[in-house]
Amino acid sequence: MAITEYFIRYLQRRDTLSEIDLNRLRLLKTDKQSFGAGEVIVPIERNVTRSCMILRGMAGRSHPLVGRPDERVITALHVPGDFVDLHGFVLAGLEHEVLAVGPTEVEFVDHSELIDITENFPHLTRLMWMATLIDAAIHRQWLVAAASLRSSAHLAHLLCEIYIRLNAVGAASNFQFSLPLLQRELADILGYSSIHVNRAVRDLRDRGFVRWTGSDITILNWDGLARLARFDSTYLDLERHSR
Amino acid sequence: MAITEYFIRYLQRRDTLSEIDLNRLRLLKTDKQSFGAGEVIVPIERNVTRSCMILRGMAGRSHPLVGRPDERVITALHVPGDFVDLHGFVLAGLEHEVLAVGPTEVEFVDHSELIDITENFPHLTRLMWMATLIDAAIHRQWLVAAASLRSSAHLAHLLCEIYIRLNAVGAASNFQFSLPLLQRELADILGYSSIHVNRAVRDLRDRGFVRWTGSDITILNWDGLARLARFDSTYLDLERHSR
DNA sequence: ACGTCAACTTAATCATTGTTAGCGTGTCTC
DNA sequence: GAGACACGCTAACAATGATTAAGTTGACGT
Repeated sequence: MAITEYFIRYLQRRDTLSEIDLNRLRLLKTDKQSFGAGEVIVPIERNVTRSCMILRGMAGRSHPLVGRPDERVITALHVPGDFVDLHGFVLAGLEHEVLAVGPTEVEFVDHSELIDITENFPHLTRLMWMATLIDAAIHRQWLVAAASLRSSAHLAHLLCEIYIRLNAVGAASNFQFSLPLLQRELADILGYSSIHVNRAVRDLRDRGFVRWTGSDITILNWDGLARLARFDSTYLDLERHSR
Repeated sequence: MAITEYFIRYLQRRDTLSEIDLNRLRLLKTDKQSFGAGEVIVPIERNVTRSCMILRGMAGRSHPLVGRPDERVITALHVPGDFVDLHGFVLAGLEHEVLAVGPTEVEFVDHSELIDITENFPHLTRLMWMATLIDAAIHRQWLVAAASLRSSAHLAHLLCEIYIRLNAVGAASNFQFSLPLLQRELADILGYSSIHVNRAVRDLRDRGFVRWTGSDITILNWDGLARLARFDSTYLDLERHSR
């Protein structure tokens, strides 16, 4: 129930929901489950039969490297309200796994429910499709950031994005949020060594842009951080638009 | 007509199409148009009313950099059979533009047709959704490649992917294909300087992996190239699977 | 044939990032 | 409280890639 409400907020931030669609969403049967930091939420396997949304905490898509099983790359982060693996519903299988980042609660939805929605609720279907395309737009922006920003600016971009996404669903405010990622995990996201991430964190602190102790982050100078990162939230598609 | 056949081949490579779905696709009214190298196929603008598929040539998604309008990053390449900007149908707008890479022919489909499909052809809808999710999987793989491969291996990965994608729709065979990208444009894709791309090209030539003159590429040693790039085509989702 | 231009190529130097190593701190266990 | 461990932090050095500069090639027009 609660999770569905998060997803509803996610959708309503971007489009208007009819009563009929709202009711269908609220009727979704979900199966709540908790995961500890680093636990596998969605394994790499074919024929998955359910998809999940995030209720609390965060999740990441982890790609093991061929020939180097001890290394990995994290290609996406998911926050409360995200319908994480609709991919598993539409594609033959995943080429990566979804891990809990910090303690995380998710709700699973059976694919039979999603089939029902795609057969009978075309507007809702387009909205779920939209959710996956926003994820794709985020991937593209990460590619842009990786190619055009270096260390501190790259890290700054990630912080800006996460704050805006958390704030959009009401999960963060006052420029404060919790980021339960180790520096080694940030390195797997940004494509740096953890030592270099440490340098970038120090740089953002030294510039007075953030206060950052453990998982707790406060953005002290949003404008400075956003300017350094050349951050523009257009790709998050937060504008209301009928689809 | 011809283009729709390409897209049909793209879908049939991954799923079985019913007669009904096939007929609906063949009834698509399309508007063919040609573009020269570098011309804008889909501009950055809101309220686009049609989407396009590629018939011949290639297209790229180009992201202008904020504050540096002379620079850009290319986050995706599209080959014949790709339904390029379904994004424009589902999202409020694009944060990037689609450019022709070399001389390119595309066919535009009006969004009213896509609305009809999402309202009345749920299986086709899931397949179009799938097409956009394969693009997202490619984005993720590019992120993995950017984070884990350096210069020659990174370039090798791109070559492997493009060949497999062209080959999958029957647009390339015998390890030969045409890649109408300048080294400067490859640099915009890989996130390197064009000088560095040149070094990578030379390296692949020196190793005897490719013959590469102008746009014409022949892969002389697929196994060597794929091993260097740690290439695994799983993410292209070429396995047949009913959705 | 000649000039022009864009793309490709190479080399030298500089900046960014990776690697190795080591130290400090907090937490957990015994 | 001692030891082990994971994480954060820093420094010195090595590797990778960017930048600047300049030479080569081929296509094109005159």
